[in-house]
Amino acid sequence: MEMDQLVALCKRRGFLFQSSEIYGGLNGFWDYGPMGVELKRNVREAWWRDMVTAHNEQTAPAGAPGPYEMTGLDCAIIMHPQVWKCSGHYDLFHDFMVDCRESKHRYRHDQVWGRWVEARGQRFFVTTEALGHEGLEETEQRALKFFGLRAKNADELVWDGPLVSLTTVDDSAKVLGPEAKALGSLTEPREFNLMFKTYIGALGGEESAAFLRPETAQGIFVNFKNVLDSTRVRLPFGIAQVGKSFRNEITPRNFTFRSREFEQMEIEFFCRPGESPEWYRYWRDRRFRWYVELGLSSDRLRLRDHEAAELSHYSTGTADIEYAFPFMAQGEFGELEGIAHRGDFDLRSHMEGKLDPKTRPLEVEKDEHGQPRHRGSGRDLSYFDADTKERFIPHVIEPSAGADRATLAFLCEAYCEDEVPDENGKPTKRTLMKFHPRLAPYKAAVFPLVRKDGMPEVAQAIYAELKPHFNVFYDEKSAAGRRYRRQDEIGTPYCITVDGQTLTDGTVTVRDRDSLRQWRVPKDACVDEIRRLLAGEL
RNA sequence: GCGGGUGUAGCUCAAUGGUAGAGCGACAGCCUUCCAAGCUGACGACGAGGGUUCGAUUCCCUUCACCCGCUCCA
Repeated sequence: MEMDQLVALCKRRGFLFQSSEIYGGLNGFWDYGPMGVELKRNVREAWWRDMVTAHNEQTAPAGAPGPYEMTGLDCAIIMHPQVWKCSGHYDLFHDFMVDCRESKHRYRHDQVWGRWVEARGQRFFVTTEALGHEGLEETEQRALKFFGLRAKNADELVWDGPLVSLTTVDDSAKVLGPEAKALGSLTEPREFNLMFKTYIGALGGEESAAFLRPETAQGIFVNFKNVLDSTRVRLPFGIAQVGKSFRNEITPRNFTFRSREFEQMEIEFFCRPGESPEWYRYWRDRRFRWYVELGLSSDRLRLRDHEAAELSHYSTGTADIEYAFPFMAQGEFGELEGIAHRGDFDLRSHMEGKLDPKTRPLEVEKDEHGQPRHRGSGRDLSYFDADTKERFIPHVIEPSAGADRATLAFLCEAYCEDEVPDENGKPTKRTLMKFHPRLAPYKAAVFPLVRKDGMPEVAQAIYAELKPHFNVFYDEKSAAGRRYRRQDEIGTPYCITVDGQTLTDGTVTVRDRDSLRQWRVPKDACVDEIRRLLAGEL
């Protein structure tokens, strides 16, 4: 399938539009149309139902180490700025960058290294991206090349000090960029904020600066104590949240895959430290199975465990659920969901101050005065186990899914073309969306075969009967074949048609989207028939 | 952010320094007894801004968006 065809269908049938299209569009933002809003809502609701409301805390689900509780939360998008400092987003997302006018490359200001060199009456700062021995060697090579010296004349170079960060240099005109041939090609450092900044209150000003959340998870951590104190949940338990997040992606591309405003479906699952590896494996497998159950059963879906080198130091396991989107290169996959074992990093960071992920055991990151780099809340976020009389900080398993990415994967997987004989028996191309019935925007469509002989009245009565139970669509315009095709393109799994026979024996036809199979049921049995079809009982 | 390409109707595509065409779809009507039928009718577009010109959709500049490659992807 070509992505262009799916994008065209999404627009034609009202799944997805580019944001602010009449003004020329806005990069990285997308709007869901009348079909898209139903599809995405079904994705979201399937997730919430399967993970939260339908979960029975009294028995252990298949594969789970034991019973557990699930509950939900809906947090504000704007939170106290300190949240993002303790979560690590402020440091990680908030960089100063320099661009090289000559090589057109961009570097993080604090990750360019170099040392001062003087030779032949010229003194400048020669840079490299490497550190240590490699960095010393490369700066020497580059200095020699700059002056046109041979290696044997290396002693002509007078070095002033060791390798230091570019952040120590004030005059960019005296800097030789990491891949430049001339001095002064690097721009002044520019603030590069991957979080959306906003201002609280009608008056601006830096003291009122805040950020739109780059993930929903932190709202769960900062409410951990509130949930414990208000709901009587006990370990192990999970808190789920669905909501919008915002990131200034550097390169939004590939339809909705990398959007700047996107929706997450996240669970923070709290458990006893000793049991966390088992829970991690449960959630990894449970979440993978969820996508399979909703139709991503092809070989385009995979579960990939991160290798040890990819893991954060405090994490004992992370896995990605990935999908081979059509816009990706052969053999490449895009992330739908990450399941991470986060230990006690988040709760402790919000207690004690931002932890340094490079330390083990984890310690609070300190500034040059020995004070916490980012102060925590000082609140006690530990858990008291009434059975064992133990107090400890729970470990966390985080299944974090992208609602828009899942929706996009379901769209890609559903897109399908086949050939159907037309009224003359000639094969004609048919485009259909093979959504899982739970995800399909409409569950059924109701038609009178022709607009006469009382057929519309019967069809309208059936429509009215179905409407309170399912999202259904009524259509009496143009020929029956065309109406079927219209429903195929928006993925309606079943069509109910009132025909001449209905008027004599009271039965209607039900038509299956994928197989084109038709069968008759009594017109009064439509609600039950559709209900059983959707439940997979027929 | 860089380089290349592309922006014409809802979609797919024409043509043009001088009134912008078509197919499909959508809409209305007629007709139609099961997989995009037929007839009739009406609606509908040069991404945005600026410049050159008597006149610009066409040439030039800027900008926005999309596609491809690079970079980035926390």
